[in-house]
Amino acid sequence: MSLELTLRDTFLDAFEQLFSHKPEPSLIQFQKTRPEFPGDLTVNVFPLLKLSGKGPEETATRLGEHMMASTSIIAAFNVVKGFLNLVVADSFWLSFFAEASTNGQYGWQPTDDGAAVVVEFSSPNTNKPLHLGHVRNNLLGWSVSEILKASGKQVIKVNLVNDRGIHICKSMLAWQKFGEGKLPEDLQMKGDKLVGDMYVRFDKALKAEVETLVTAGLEKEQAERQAALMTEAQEMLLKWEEGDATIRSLWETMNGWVYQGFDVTYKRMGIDFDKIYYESETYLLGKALVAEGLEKGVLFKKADGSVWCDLTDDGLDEKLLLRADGTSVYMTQDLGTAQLRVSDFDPEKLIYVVGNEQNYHFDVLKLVLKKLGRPWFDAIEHLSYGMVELPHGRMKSREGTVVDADELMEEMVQTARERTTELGKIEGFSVAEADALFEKIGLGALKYFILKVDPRKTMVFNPEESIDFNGNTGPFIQYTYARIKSITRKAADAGHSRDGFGLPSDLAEKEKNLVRLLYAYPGIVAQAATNRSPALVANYVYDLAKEFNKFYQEIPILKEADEQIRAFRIGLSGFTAQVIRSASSLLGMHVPERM
RNA sequence: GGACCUGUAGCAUAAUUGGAUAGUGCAUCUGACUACGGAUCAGAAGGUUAGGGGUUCGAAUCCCUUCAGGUUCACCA
Repeated sequence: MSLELTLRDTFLDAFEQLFSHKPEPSLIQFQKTRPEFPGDLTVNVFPLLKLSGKGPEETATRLGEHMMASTSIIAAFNVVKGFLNLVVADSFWLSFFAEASTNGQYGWQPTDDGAAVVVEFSSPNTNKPLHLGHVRNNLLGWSVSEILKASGKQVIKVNLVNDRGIHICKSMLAWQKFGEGKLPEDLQMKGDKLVGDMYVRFDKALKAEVETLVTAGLEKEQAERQAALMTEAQEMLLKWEEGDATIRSLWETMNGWVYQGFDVTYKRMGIDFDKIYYESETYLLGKALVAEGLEKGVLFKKADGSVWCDLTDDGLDEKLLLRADGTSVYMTQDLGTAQLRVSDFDPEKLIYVVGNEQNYHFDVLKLVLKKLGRPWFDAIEHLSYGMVELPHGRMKSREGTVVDADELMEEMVQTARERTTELGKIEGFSVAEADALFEKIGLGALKYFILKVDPRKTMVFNPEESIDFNGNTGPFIQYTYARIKSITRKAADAGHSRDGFGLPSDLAEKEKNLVRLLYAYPGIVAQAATNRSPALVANYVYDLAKEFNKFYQEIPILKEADEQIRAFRIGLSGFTAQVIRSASSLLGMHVPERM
């Protein structure tokens, strides 16, 4: 049983005996004692004053006395205003350490046999390369999946690739017209970059065409509709839908280029999926649901034949589900893919990692599914994350401020190379070892920088600051890990071992602070899982690294003369390294043995 | 215009979900036995938590309101 739960029972018993009332257990919340006061855990007695009938000081003091007498876990207590600060006995921390430090899976819960959680993330369009916004999405989705796994869930990571539609037709058309038949390998170019360039080419050519039409006297909107390029792209989409062999073949070829490019990006980022859905295979699925809805009378048809869902009773608008020509829209497809996922996996949760500009879309999605009588509509959860902005504002493709994912990663790795070389840290490294190290540091810095921010919040990505490797950064954590490994290597070389030594009888302040933080790790993982927030893990592992550095600065480890204490400190260092490694891995951050 | 979201030191961000004197990093200033690895550590300075009202023992957090910014309300995805 956990410390908090044990102490809660002790507390409740004490309260009942002293004041003859039994408070609601939920009223008793243990929090970490603030560092300026002695103690480990604090209970706030203010909510209990009505039941105790005494003032805050007296209530707290009497409870403290009673608890101390009734359990050996409490070694001392003090009262400040209405706060009862409890000092947990060193023996408790030491026996916790003895047990936990032999557990290689510390922090991970065994996988339960309940239904799986499906996490969708990434979900790119195939007409352009991945950019900074996708980076946040990918890192978040992947990390949340890992955290859920660590908390005992079975997780299925899925990607829904938007591989069809007018956007890819635009790229295809541009390549036909301006591509000169050149393949990515002819141009020494990643395939996704080439297709992206073609998309831009289309846009430019279209604009030029529209402009000439406007100067010829057309209204802008009209010109956009009438432009030859636009109508050609639309014709191409129609042909694609009819299954035209030439178009399909070009489409497959160009999407193939894009996937090869994406694979490189995903691989470097360390992202993977258990299942990939393609929209070209799922975009018709929602139609059956719409038909069913019409039959049940929860959807209605307008005079022109289009199908709608009336959500005005729920404070929303009417939502189109089928166009007059019978084709489906984004919402229709999402209805279908949700149903597909439920049939595929029968999950307890369907988590969608999608930017907060689609909040409305997901509100509507759930409502429509509810109206369609799908009891699992409530299993749908939109993990709505904030935009990534640059110091000068949002990324704008028109202004060329879009930060490309590949370039970003490369820049981070290059900076890691420069910094590390500058510091002279790679003596004795082979070229391959050094490269692997730069990769770990550069990507660790990037991942930590992005994941340490609460997902829901809009974040500012400052390229200058993100490549700072001091302070609250990934490399700081990696450095701490490497330092510990240096110690444990030396300890092993010197033949020091924990075997045969018991535990010391008490703890120095810095030792206790460390043990206390290590104790908190499983709770942090659980909390991060329920909150879907890697930021909690990131902030935790930073605190842990910082706490170790304080300990390291003040307390001798290998230099300690007393063998038993030295053995304990080596063990404590090693266990800290293990937890740093474990928590980092939940963020997708690798830690180096040396750096 | 309707709906939703956000606002914390110069900058970037925390705050155990209503708890103590609002933490941390960067930047600025000062220090660390001549390193068990200085990508570290110790310290200083920096705040009316956008403004105003309210709820209560207690508010960055909940309610009302004003201001500022953002998203959305597509037969785009």
